[in-house]
Amino acid sequence: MPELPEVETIRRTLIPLTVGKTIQDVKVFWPNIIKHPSNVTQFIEILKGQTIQQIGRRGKFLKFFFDEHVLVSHLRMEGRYLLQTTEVPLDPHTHVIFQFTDGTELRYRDVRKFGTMHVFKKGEEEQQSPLLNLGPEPFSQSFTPGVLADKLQKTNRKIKTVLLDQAVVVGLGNIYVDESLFRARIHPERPASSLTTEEIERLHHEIVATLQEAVEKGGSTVRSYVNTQGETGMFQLQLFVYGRKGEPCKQCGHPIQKIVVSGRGTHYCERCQQ
DNA sequence: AGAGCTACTCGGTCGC
DNA sequence: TGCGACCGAGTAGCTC
Repeated sequence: MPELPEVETIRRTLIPLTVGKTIQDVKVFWPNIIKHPSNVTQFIEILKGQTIQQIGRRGKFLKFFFDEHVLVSHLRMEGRYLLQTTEVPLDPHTHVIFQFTDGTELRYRDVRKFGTMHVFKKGEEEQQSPLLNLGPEPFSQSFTPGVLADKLQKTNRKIKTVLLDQAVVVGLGNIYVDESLFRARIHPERPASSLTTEEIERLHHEIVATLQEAVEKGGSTVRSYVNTQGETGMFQLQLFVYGRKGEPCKQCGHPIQKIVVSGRGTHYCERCQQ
């Protein structure tokens, strides 16, 4: 379930493995992954002969920059990229392959086929879905407590729901929302508009800190991710609540609760979070 | 008009 | 053993 730290780790891993390589051919085995252009043949023709210049990231989206185009890729829950030589047998869940001129290929594997790929002309990608309407990057100067406060004050939706909304701030998913809310000592079902200025400042700080720590920890297992399909470094981050239902809270010892908030499994400590 | 729902995409996993 | 419900990120499209 890659969220911002995992996607950033993948980006950093892929740069030395793929930047400078030229695509000879593209194979698409599950066309539904390709959302733009709507014609898959066109998608393939655009990318043939293109060289990867750089890899960027916007929220949970990877951006592969080519000569005149950009490929916007979202991994959703299970998407993975693997760089292999053409001789390595294909995993059955491989849906897209970018074959390079040097005999290696970048394979996109996605058990649930939820991932998406969009190709746009460079510079046009931010003006349309799926990048249009994304909120600020959490590590950028445009994400301030004041900006967060503006968005929280005008909605009565539950704070967890609001933080999952990528129009508010990008990069948070189920795990890091639960972790950030715990660290900020805020109950996930609080109406967003009920948070005090102090709570919002705390929440802002913990969102940035949690994601930052995860990015740093993710960096150490980069190699294993791409080459052996191992997990990202996510498991290395100390998780306070996510996936710890019934286990003692690391702060107070009270059992961690699990409830459902806006359809998502939600973990919190009823004693530490108000 | 805008906030906030629901449906939809998928297949592995789980419960009955 | 078989089958249906469930999970989940993001968007489109709907309702109120």
